[in-house]
Amino acid sequence: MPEKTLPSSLSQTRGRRAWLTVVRTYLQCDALLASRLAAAGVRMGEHEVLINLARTPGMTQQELAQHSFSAKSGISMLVAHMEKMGLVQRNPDAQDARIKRVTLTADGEKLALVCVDIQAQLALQMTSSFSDEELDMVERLMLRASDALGHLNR
Amino acid sequence: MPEKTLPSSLSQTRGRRAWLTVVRTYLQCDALLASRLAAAGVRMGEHEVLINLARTPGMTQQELAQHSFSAKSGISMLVAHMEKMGLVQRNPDAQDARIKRVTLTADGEKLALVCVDIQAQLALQMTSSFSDEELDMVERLMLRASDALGHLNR
DNA sequence: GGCATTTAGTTCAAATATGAACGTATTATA
DNA sequence: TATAATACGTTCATATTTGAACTAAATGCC
Repeated sequence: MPEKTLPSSLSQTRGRRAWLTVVRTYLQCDALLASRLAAAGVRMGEHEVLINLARTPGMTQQELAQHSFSAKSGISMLVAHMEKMGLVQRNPDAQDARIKRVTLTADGEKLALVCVDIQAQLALQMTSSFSDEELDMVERLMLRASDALGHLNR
Repeated sequence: MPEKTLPSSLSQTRGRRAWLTVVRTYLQCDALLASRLAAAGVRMGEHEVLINLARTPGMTQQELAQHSFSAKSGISMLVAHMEKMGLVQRNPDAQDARIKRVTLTADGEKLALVCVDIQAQLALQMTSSFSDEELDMVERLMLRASDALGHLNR
């Protein structure tokens, strides 16, 4: 009996259309963020580290890598560089000698505030026409999508 | 008279929170897409070109660069490579000799269908719990955000 | 305790991506 | 029609990012 194959070539489904809109908006926003950060002398990778450490001081490099979806080798080099620049400090963990806990220096804190502001202002401009209910809706829907992804094998 | 400064350090605004959820979901999805494409022997850049040409045959390299938010130099090299692989063809435009119009070969079409399927299936899995109304909502909200970004100076 | 397995971080070579300079073609303007 | 300005594509040097191999430390298990 012949397998009933999906009409795969007609895949402009609602879900795909919706998601492609998300992708385009994300890329557009990302480009703008990069350009504003560059104007402040900060690169995207540094921004990510600064933002993360501002929220959660003492993160390990592993955690930083996971949160910024980048390779741990990159984080290793990036954080080393940021330490040379005097933005962060790496201290060995008391319990586990493998771990290096990363924290912001005073200069790092200052720059992190700049990053947070740039990010927050961009988000604000982008969503200025959104009601609180719409913002919550976006958050809830994206969390559901994220959960669905998390439950996938591969 | 002292300027009334915004409470910028308390920037965990609703808009920022919502947008960060979008970002995380996007990155998560992107990583999964990359891994599935890799399993099919396709890299992200190639995927982007294939998808675009499947939808709009005869795009110029400039257009491809804009649609995939990457540098035109990269597209130039990538498309040249894909031409060597027999996936695309570059023909000079009849009206404008500067332009090269890119189209898929038969092999390219086949591979593009695979890419479309992978993308569509991922979008489907991610949004399986969404109602049609919710999908439309996502699309409309993201379009509004995108518009807002488009109207920004820099 | 001893040994295999896992984890954090580093290093380095290779893959990717970018920007600036260039050649060529087109369009605008004087 | 000249000539300046703009646009498309290529090249190349230079970031940036990644994955694999490695060291050192911790954990699991016998």
